[in-house]
Amino acid sequence: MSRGVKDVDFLLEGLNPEQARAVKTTEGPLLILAGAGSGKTKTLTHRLAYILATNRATPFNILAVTFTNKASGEMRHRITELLGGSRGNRNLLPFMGTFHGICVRILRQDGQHIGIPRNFVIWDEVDRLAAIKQASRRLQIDEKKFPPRLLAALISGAKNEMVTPAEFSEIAGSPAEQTAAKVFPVYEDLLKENGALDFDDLIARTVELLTTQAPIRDKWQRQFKYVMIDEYQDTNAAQYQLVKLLTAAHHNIAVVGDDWQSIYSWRGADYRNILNFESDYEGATVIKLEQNYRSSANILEAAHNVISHNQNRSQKKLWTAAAPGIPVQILQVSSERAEAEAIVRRVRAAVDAGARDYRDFAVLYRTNAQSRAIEEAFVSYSLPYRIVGGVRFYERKEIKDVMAYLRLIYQPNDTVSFERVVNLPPRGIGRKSLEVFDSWRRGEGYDLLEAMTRVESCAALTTKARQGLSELADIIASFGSQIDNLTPEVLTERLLKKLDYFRHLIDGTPQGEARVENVKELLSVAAQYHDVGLGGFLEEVALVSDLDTINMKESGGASKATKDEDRPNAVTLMTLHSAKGLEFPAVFITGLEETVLPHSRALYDASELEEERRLMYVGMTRARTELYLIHAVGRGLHGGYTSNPPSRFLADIEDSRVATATDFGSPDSLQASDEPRYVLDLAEGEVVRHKIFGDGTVLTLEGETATIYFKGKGTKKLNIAFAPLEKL
DNA sequence: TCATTTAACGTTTTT
DNA sequence: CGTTAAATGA
Repeated sequence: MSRGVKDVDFLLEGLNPEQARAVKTTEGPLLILAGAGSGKTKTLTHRLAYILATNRATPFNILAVTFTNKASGEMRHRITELLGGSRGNRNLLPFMGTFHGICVRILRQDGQHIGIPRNFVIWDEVDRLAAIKQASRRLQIDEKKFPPRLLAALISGAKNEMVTPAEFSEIAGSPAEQTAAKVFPVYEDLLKENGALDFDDLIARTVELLTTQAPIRDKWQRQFKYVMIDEYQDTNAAQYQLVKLLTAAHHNIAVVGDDWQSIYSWRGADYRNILNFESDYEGATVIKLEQNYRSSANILEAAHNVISHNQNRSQKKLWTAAAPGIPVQILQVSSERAEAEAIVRRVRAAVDAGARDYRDFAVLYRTNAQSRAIEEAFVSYSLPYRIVGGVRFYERKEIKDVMAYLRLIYQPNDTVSFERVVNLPPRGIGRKSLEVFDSWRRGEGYDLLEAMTRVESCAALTTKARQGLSELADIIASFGSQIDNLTPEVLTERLLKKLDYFRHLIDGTPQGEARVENVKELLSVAAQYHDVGLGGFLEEVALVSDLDTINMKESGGASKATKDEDRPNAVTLMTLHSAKGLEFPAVFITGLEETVLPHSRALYDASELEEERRLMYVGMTRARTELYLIHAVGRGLHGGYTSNPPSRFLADIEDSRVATATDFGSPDSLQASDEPRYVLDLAEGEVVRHKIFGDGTVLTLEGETATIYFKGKGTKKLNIAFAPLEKL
């Protein structure tokens, strides 16, 4: 034992006393209240490594839950690093992943006990929405009165609270809730018919499994001797129950989180889970990590000023050994345009002076719509940027379409995927034909593939539709028979060829080319799943949907799809929500006005206002040394123009921490660059190509400002001295 | 069935 | 204002 203790000393080095105590507290319930920038991930990974290195458990007996695949990958990486190359074998790493990923593994193994097919497919938001639409149509519900999105949200909320359709129908109050109560069971039937589970089911049905099947529960409880949950403030009711079930036998549960950073309550997350931990788990140890290693004292104190105005929060006081640093800059500008230009000017000045790289900066906003003005300024002044979030890789139409084909091949009864691809490429099968086909199929009692194969005997369909459907049946059947012989990559490749899919995507526009590149990117992702087959590939794509994650996984793969847009040295633009967990040397928070941040929909609800304040807090604590808080006197909103007072959050900050300035700067100051100016020689009516917007026609030209119409993108006003344009 | 015009709408979104 | 989804015409 003495030798063992000596061996693990290195795992405590470089930790502060609280962090070290957290690492050494391996037994019993443990709550780590980890403030922003307090070394949370470091503590977590060291604790995991410590449990392993002291032989308290094998990797097999440890479960580590994170909220994102990125976080889980990061943890995996750091543990491997800590424990050295000799332990680099993947099998020696603990069971790590997201709640959803872990539930999938449990359900694949034991789901049959509650009637879940082993090869169930996972429906994402888009699939769920399509299914709800289908259910609404079946029930003749007016989609305008009760939008599918709203019904989906209500049903999802119910599932997260573990409310069954029957219970939901009893408690439904409002007309919308009553409608959702009608749709709910039909939607559940659709899931069952298609052998599918949605994201909420993954958690809820695992809870059901562990609740109703005692032997299975015992098995998993025995396996997971030590359980760790990250971002515990973001757990919902179902996840809370899942954790309870998994840890009931041994009580070795460590949760980490920060209620001050809870910003997803509108999605069912309940930060009271973290506040109630001590009463939920008897004999819990509580450790607060309050030393901040990230921000200057001015930034940290300013953030603290803001969060202090919340009533519902745990008590802690972050501190830092760092110097005060420069004050937080509160900047008043005239408009969203001026806001963007103020940012451009500061970024450019710092980069030109050699003080910073583009990648040191982040621009944060409350709503995605705010990114446009910023993007426009970045484009016209040629500053490199990348946007995090927005349209996700997996949600792109062309990707969803290919995936739907693959899913249909894998699971030929998936009617949702079927409807998606049945007329793609166009086979002359529209809504009418589909209706006819569906009622005929139901009448005959055929399943989907069977019906497609025997479609010739469906007299009510047009010849063209019959032809198209049997053609699709051939594709499904022939590729289906090869699932086990071909790798996902080859299968996908041949499918694309069979469909002549690239030709279908190319329409002469740069957007068309981007679609082709995206599908090629998907192909290169598929190449990584040789060993797990089509099923494994489909699963991974269902659970890992972010482009960044996919790029990360490639780890230096020969992807030529990554182009200028994701060049690493660029300013990062993203919502405040997406910024959680990240840090940057310099941060701009934009739109600090009433109705923007705090958002108008949160102004009259105390708890929503507190969440807005937490959002502000999250944003502020992303900054290491420079923090800019920008508010505009007025900004364009839905076509009109609105003028709003500065955000109340600005007034929360002590004067001693801030420097206030006004920046109504004229565009001229931006052009005072020593770069040689190369002004494109344009005339009205000429056709040009823009790096981002594609091909366009010059409508008007006034000095250096050209109004250009881009097909599919609308008209843009661009400064031809800076815009990345070329003549065609 | 499909492409184009018109109307409605306008937080955040780890999986 | 700019984008998206439904409604309309060919």
